[in-house]
Amino acid sequence: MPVRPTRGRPRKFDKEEVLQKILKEFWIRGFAATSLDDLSAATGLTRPSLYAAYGNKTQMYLAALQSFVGQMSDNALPALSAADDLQSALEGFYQGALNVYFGSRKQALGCLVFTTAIADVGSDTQIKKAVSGFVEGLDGALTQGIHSYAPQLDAAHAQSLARLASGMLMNLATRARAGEKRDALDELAATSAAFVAQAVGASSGRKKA
Amino acid sequence: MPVRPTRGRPRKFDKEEVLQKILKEFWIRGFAATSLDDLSAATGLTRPSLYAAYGNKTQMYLAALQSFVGQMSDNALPALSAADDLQSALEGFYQGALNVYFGSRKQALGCLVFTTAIADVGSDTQIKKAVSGFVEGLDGALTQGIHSYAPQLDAAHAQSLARLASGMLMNLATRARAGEKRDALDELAATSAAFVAQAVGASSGRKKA
DNA sequence: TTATTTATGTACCAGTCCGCATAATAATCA
DNA sequence: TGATTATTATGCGGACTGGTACATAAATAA
Repeated sequence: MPVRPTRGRPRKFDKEEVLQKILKEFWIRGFAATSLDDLSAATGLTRPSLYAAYGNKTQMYLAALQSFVGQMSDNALPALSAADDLQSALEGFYQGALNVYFGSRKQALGCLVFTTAIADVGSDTQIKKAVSGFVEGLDGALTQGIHSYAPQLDAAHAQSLARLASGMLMNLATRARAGEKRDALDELAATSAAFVAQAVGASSGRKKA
Repeated sequence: MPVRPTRGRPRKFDKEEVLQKILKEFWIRGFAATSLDDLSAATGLTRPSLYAAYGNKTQMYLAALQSFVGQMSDNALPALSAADDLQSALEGFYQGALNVYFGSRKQALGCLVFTTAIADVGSDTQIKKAVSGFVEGLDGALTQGIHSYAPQLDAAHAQSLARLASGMLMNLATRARAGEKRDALDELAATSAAFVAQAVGASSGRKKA
């Protein structure tokens, strides 16, 4: 951010790069089970360096969460407005999410929010807010996406269908973390997209009675 | 279990009753964030007593998981075979699950497996096995349930639809833990059941081509 | 150079973690 | 009664927890 070099001793590591390593650690074990020593070992930095750069453990986790949410948005959302029909839009959306869940791994880590942070909503109100905010953002994006392909739907129907479409994502996230293989989830993503698109079609046809 | 009174000093607490308190603690905070002191405080027992009765922390968690799975079965499964049609069967199924998720609370704890244990699959292989086993059992029960109401479906279709129906449960579980209110989830359960039933109908009609 | 600012590494803190050794207690069995 | 068996409470140990104080190092500004 600062164009001019700052005063003082320059940081020896790239803050964003290290945040990705922090994110991965939290992603594997979750917030509570990940210690600062784990983070220190994974990043090669000492605890004081981590604290100076990111704040305490909770703040590190929230920063990792925010980065993850950004990656989800970057990978999944574009497909929602780049397809010819709702079904392929949703399939692209789910595929984008699965790409994040799996990365380059054979065994997925799943969704950091739905399969990790969700466990800590009983312990930390900030995490709880982040999780519910993510759900709302997801529902909102899907409502908008569905509405753009089926403008004849009224708001309530679009919202209701979006909540189903979001559920299909939670389905993928949970199964990915539980160990299902990518090809099985690809198939599930396809049937999910078809299912939602079919439901939208049925809802459109039935409505206006 | 022992009909005849055992030798030695009798246990001062009811093992099953205390297990429910242990379960609740794990349910609130998850495995990693729950300490033995938390369990000790919640049960009124000392750590050695807990160890003697249930084994170590992981074993306590696995016992709690098993109890939870039993409660889910008891509350949700009967509806699958006690309705006139698939849609109401599924709605009863989802309602039974929501009853467990909420208990007598206004704020649900969600599903212990899908919103708590899932975070620890990266740390403990036994927990991972329990989670994937739960998913398989759920899929199996729903496959069977769907097949009983739509016997014309072939096995692959029934399985595929069951995976969608399971996903709707994960949807409910996640949202419940994220803080959504019961009435919103009741509505979601109803629309979920309706759309799965609709998908089954569409799949039945389309098939045999 | 000298002063200032920031990052790093060592070392440590007080508290908590899980687990257990020990001894006292309370029941049955002989 | 005495021996046996099991549960209880006390208390500790050793490792680990998140977090920080302090001295050192490395940069810029004057």
